[in-house]
This record gives sequence, structure tokens and C-alpha cells, in this order.
Amino acid sequence: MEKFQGFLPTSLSSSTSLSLNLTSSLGYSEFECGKDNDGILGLMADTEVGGAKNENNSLVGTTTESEVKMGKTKKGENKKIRKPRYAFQTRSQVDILDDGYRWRKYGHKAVKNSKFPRSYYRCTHQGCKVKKQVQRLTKDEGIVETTYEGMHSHPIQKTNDNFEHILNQMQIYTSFKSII
DNA sequence: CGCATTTGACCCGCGC
DNA sequence: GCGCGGGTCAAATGCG
Repeated sequence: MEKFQGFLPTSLSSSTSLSLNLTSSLGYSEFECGKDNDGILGLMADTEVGGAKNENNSLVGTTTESEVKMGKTKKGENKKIRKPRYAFQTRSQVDILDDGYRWRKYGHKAVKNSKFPRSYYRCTHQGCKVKKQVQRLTKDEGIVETTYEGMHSHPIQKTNDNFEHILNQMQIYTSFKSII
């Protein structure tokens, strides 16, 4: 997990925009990536809230419990609510990009198209239901795709410097995939 | 001892 | 209806 450093040469000046998008993604919109081939910095906000704006929250209002529970707890009250998901790809040697929040891993699955497994994380902050999944691309194993779902309702637990540090560890590679 | 990770089982949606 | 792929839960285990 912790073998950072020694990778890239701080080539991004766009760290600001990234952190911005990550933290304040409430007003989602589609970022257009002009081309798929070369590395454009863009963010993909995938958001298909079918009128349920509450789904967006996790904001201070914290959670009216409209979560999609499946499995045992599910009562059959399953709507097709999609939460906004934000995916981005980064070039990094490590899978775990520490963005300043505390994550607990809760799952790990092999993905069909990928040789690499996908890891599922959940924010450990109480009341915070933000999830993220991390997956390495088969095509480029140097690229890690991280998908965030939901938004944090609390401040970052670590310093922002750290986040910047992370950004220095990776190159924002490009193109955001539309999920869902 | 408390918390995070691991790992297998379980569930659900979807396509055939 | 069944199988597959994806997502989550929870018990066991590990680690600080």
C-alpha cells in the first residue's frame, strides 16, 4: 500500500480543478472530453437522479435513509434511483489513492473485462455514505480508475497538503468514463 | 482491545 | 427459469 514516491514529476497544474470537482460536485454537469485519445483533464459526472434530489445529499442534512439496500434488508421497495457517480482515471502505481478521507474496504471482486480485481471502499465517517471503487485498467495497468459515489458530509480528516501530495503522485490522465 | 481488511456467501438485475 | 456479472454483507482474521 505504501510505496509511493519516485513516480512522477509533478506535472500537473490542474490539481485545483480536480480537488474542486471532487469536493463540490453538487452541481453536476457533463464535462466534455474533446478527444478520447489524448489525455484531457476532465471529469465525468454521471448523474441520473430520477427526480430524487435527496439522493444527492449526504450533505449536511444527512441522509434521509433512501439508500438502496439490497439483500436481506431490502423490502422490495427498490426504485431505480441512481446516485451520481464520478469516475476518473489516474495514472498511478498504487491503487490506493488517499484523498484525505478514511475508507474502509468492504468488498473485492474480480471484473470480467479486467485482469485486475475491483475494490470497494466506504467512508468510515459516521453518517457518511460515500462509496468508492477502485479498479486498475487492463489496457493500461498504469492507470487506476476510481469511481466516487455520493458526497462527503464532513470535512476531510487529513490535511489538504496531503491531497496535494497525492496529486503529485499521480498524473491525472484523462477521460472520464460514463458509468451506468 | 478496537478497528480495518479479507474472503466467501448471498442477493439482485439482466440477458439468453 | 437459469446463469452470469456486479455489488454488498458479515464472520473471521490481522494488526497497531
